[in-house]
Amino acid sequence: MSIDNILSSATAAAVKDLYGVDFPAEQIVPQTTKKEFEGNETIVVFPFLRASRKAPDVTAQEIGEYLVAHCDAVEKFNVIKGFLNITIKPSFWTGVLNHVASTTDYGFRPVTPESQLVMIEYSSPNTNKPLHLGHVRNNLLGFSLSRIMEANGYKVVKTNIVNDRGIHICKSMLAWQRWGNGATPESTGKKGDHLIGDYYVEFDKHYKAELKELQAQGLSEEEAEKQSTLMQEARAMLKRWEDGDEQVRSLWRMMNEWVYAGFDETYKRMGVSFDKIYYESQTYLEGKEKVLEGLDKGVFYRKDDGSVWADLTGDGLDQKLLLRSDGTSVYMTQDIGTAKLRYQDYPIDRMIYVVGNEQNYHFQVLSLLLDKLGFKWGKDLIHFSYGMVELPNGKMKSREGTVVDADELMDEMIATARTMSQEPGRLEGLSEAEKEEVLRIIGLGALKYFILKVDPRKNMLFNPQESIDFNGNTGPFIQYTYARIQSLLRKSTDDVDGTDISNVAPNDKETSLIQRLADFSAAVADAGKNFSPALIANYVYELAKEFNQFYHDYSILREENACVRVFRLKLSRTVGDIIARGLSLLGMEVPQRM
RNA sequence: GGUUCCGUAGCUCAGCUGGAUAGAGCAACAGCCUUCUAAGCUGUGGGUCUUGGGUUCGAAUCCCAACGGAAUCACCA
Repeated sequence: MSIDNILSSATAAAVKDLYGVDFPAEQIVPQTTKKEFEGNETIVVFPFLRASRKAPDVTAQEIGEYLVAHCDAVEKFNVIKGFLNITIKPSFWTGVLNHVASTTDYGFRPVTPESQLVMIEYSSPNTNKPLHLGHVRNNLLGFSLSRIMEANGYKVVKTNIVNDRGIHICKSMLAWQRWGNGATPESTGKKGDHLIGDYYVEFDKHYKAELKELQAQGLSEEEAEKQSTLMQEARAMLKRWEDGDEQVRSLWRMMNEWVYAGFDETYKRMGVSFDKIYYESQTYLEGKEKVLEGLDKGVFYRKDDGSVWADLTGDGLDQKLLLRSDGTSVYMTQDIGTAKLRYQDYPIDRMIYVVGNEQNYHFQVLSLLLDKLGFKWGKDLIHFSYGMVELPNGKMKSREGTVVDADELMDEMIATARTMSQEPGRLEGLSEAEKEEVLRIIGLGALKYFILKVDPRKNMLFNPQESIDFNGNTGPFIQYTYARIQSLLRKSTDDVDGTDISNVAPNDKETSLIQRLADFSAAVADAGKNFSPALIANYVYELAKEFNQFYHDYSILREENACVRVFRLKLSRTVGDIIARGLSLLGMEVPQRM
């Protein structure tokens, strides 16, 4: 039982005994006392004034006296206006430390056979270009979210829907046929996704030139787009693909394989993974059936031209097209189809889509449609909507070449870590392979933390020039704190687990650290409830920061009193454990030295 | 225009379901490496929380309005 729970129920009892009023304990939320005041936990007594019918300070005084008399954990208290500052007994804190230190996976809820199953869709790339910064945010958020949900006791299935069909991939195919000269990843030494991306750009270049030429001949922009032979050929290719033309299909398969190999490499390096991958080429036809089913049930309606629509005006939205007049699917139909397949594959209780906020409307509609079609998780599907990543000069535009490529970005982060590790004494005694591993952990850590620490809903700014810092509120700072702790433990010969520390009276800094450790459990729960990796990120940073101050204030290994020394080592080790546990929720790793 | 989201230090961001004098980091300035890792620590300067109302013991936080910014409203995906 956490100290917060103990205090809130004790306070509720106090209000009941003193003033005869039932006050729900859940509504009493003690908060950590501000540094400038004495005490560990503070209870605000203003809400009890109606019950006590006394002045704030008098009420606080009475409740304080009650707590000292009736609550074992409470040592003393002081009152400032309506604020009741409570000091907890030192022995209680050593107990908490022992508890946290000895609980495997402290703060995590176990996954049981009865656990709900939550499916998380994230990443969802197109196969015509490599992953960029926007995908990085998506991937990191999605993966972290899956870790957080797991820590909250959910069974998690991570899924990825690959957009592997459509006009975009035909453009790349066409360009490759025309100007590729049979180039392969092997022959060029390029990653497959980058190679294909290059041909997508190539197509666009020639297409633009063609449009310009046509317009020079006096055609309007619209006419030019229609007349473009390149675009016509791309469309024709799409048609052949849909008709199952073997020549087109085999080219398509080959090029997709290249891209997947490239993606896999990027995912692996980024440290994200999936349990089940769906391909749009396999799901895009599935939705149609479901829509027709809905049509039979009268949930949808057909217009004279044969197109099928959903009327969502009753839900405050618009009419939404589901099948074109020629009977083909639209984006929404595909998502319905994918949902159908997924539900066949897994008993989903809850579905989370990690998709950018430009699709808020789409998911509002999807939720309603799935609900109407009888998916039990449709109504409260979660669109985990995140803001865009902006660059100092505005948005990323692939056409203007202002995209930040995911692979390049990771390279740069690791290169920066390498530069910073050149200082003498750093990474000494490690083999080359070990060094590379540490640099990867740090470089990626910097990137991941930088992105995950900001509120997912907000648009965020990424400045490639200044790049990402390694000092201050950063991933490496937290990892550094962990590495230091490991070094402490390596150098110590004390019996951390065997020595009795129950008589040690923690000082203010130690108390504060223990309090923070105990709060981890609440932080994990909050992060799960709010689907927010940022909460974990900020929590871990605060913990690391506080430990660094502690570390500088005390010479732990030189502490004369053996019990106190062991206590501090144990505290340090536990802080390290919780840091590692917290970072793992962010998909971050931790180096043993750095 | 409709809907949704956002506006906090020069910059990037915290600030949980209302609580004490609004916090970090970066940047600037001043200190600290014979003491367990200086990717660190300490200190200084920097704010009308966009604006105006309202709710109350108490508002950056909740409500309304205005201003500013973003996204979206396709037989595109």
